[in-house]
Amino acid sequence: MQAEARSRPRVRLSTERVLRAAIPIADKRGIEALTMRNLAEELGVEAMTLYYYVAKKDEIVNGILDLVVAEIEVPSNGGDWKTALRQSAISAHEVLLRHPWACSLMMSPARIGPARLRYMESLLGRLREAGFSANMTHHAYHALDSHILGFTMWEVGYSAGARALPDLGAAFRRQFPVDRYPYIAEHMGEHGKKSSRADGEFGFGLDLILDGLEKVRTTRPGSRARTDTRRARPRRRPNR
Amino acid sequence: MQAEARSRPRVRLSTERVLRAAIPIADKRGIEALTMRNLAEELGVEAMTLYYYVAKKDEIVNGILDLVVAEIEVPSNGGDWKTALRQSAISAHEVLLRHPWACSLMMSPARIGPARLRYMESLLGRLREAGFSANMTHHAYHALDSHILGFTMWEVGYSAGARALPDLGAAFRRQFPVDRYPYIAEHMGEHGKKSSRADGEFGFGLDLILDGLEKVRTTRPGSRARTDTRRARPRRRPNR
DNA sequence: GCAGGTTATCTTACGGCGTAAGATTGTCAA
DNA sequence: TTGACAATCTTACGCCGTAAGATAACCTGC
Repeated sequence: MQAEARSRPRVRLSTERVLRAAIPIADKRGIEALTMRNLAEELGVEAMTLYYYVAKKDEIVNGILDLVVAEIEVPSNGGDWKTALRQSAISAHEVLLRHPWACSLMMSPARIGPARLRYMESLLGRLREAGFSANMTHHAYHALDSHILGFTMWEVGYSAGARALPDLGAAFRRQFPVDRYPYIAEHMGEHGKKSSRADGEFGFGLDLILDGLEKVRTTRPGSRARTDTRRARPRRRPNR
Repeated sequence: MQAEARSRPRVRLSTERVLRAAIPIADKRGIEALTMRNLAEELGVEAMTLYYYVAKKDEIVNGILDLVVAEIEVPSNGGDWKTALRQSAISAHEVLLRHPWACSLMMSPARIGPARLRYMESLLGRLREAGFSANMTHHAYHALDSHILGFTMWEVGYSAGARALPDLGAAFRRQFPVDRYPYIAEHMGEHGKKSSRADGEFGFGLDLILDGLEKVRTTRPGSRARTDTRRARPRRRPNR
C-alpha cells in the first residue's frame, strides 16, 4: 500500500515549500526555466495548484529574491567601517554568484522585500555611524551598490557565456581578428590569468570606492577637487 | 488609386528599417512590448514577414543594442585621460538613459557587436596610452564598466518605478513605517533633493573610481595598501 | 459511521509569445 | 505573355501565465 508513495505528495504544500523548490530550478536551469509548469512538476503537482499558495508568478519571483538577499551578511557592528562594508560587499558578491539570476532582479525597485530593507538599513546605518553626512551616505550607498550589482552581473554573464562556449576566448579570436582589436586581445589575455588579489577583480573596484570614500568622509559635498566636468557652471544660491 | 496608400507599404522593408522601427517601440513601451507581432504591425506587415529579414528575434535585439552602443561617444584622443574617460562615461550614461532597456542587455557577453567592440577597444586603448599596465587596464576597465552599467541600471529601474507610482516615496512610507527604517527614510529624503553636482550621483561614483585609478596608475598590482580582506593568505610562488 | 462543509488539487480553456512550413502575391526580364 | 524569383501572408504548433470552475481529500459534529 505504501507503493503509492509518489501518487500523493508526501507532505502538504505551502508557500514556503513552493519558494524553496523554485530556487534550485532558477539556480541550475536559469530563471527562464522557472515556469509555473516546471515548478509544479518539481513538486509533483499541477501548475494551477500553485495558485492556491501565490496570487501571481511575480510573488514567487519576489519571494525567492528576498530569500536570497537574506543570505547576504550585513556589515558587522564593531570594528573598522571599511572592513565591515568590505566584508558585507564580498558576501553579497558571493551570494549573487551562487544565484546568478538574482542580480538583474535586484535592480528593480519594485522587488524590494523585507530582507532587502534590512540589508539597506544596516548598510546605510553603518555609513552614518562612520561619520558620513546624510548626503555622503546617499552617494556612498549608490556607489557601493552599483559596483556590487554591476560587477557581479557582468561576471555572471561572462561565466554563463564561458559555460555555453567551452573556449570563449578562442571563439572571440575567430570572429574578431586580433590585429584589428589588439587591446581587446590583451584584455582577454588578462582574463585568463589568475588574479593576484585574493578577492579577485571584484575587490579591486571595491577598494577603489572604499578608499575614495574614506578620503571624502568628512568633506562637504561638492567641495571635492574635481577634474573638468565640462558641465560645471556657476551655481546660483538656492533661494530663488 | 492612390487611396491605397496604406494598403501596401510605401517603401520596401529592409533589415535596417526593421531595426530602426524596433528602437522606438522598446524606448516608449518597454523591451517586453517589442514582440514580432507588435513590430510587424508598426511596419504595416504581418509578423512572419520579418523573418525574411532576420533569422531570429535575437538578431533584432542584438541589432538594436549595437545601434544604441554606437551612439556612445568614445574617449577623445587628445588631452587628459581622466577627462576623456569621464566624458565617455557620461555619454554612455546619457545614451543608456535614453534607451532604458539597453542596460541589462549590455551585461550579456553574447550580445557584443561591432560597435561594442569599437567602444571597448578605444576605452582600453586610452587606458594603456595613459600609462596603465595591461593588468591595471583590465581592472580599470571593469571598475568603470561596472559603475556605468550598474549605476545606470539602478537609475533606470528607479525612475521606471517612480513613473509607475506617482509618489514612490509616499508609497514606501506607507508600507514601511519610518520609525523602523530611519536610515532608509533619510536616504529617500536625499533622493528628493537636487544633487549639488552638475553630473549628479553618477558623477560621484565615477570620480571616486577615476581618482582612485589615478593613484594606482603606475603601481604594481597587488602592492596597494589594503584593508583587512579576511581572505588574504600568504601566496606561494606560482611554480608548483 | 457518515453528512456536510471546508480545504486542497485538478481540468479545461484562452490569449499571447516565437517561429516552422508552405501558399500566395508582386515584380521584372526574356 | 510567361516564367522565375523575391517578398509577403496564412495557418499551425508548442510554449507561457492564468481565469473559471469541477473534483477530490480531509475534518468536524452528530
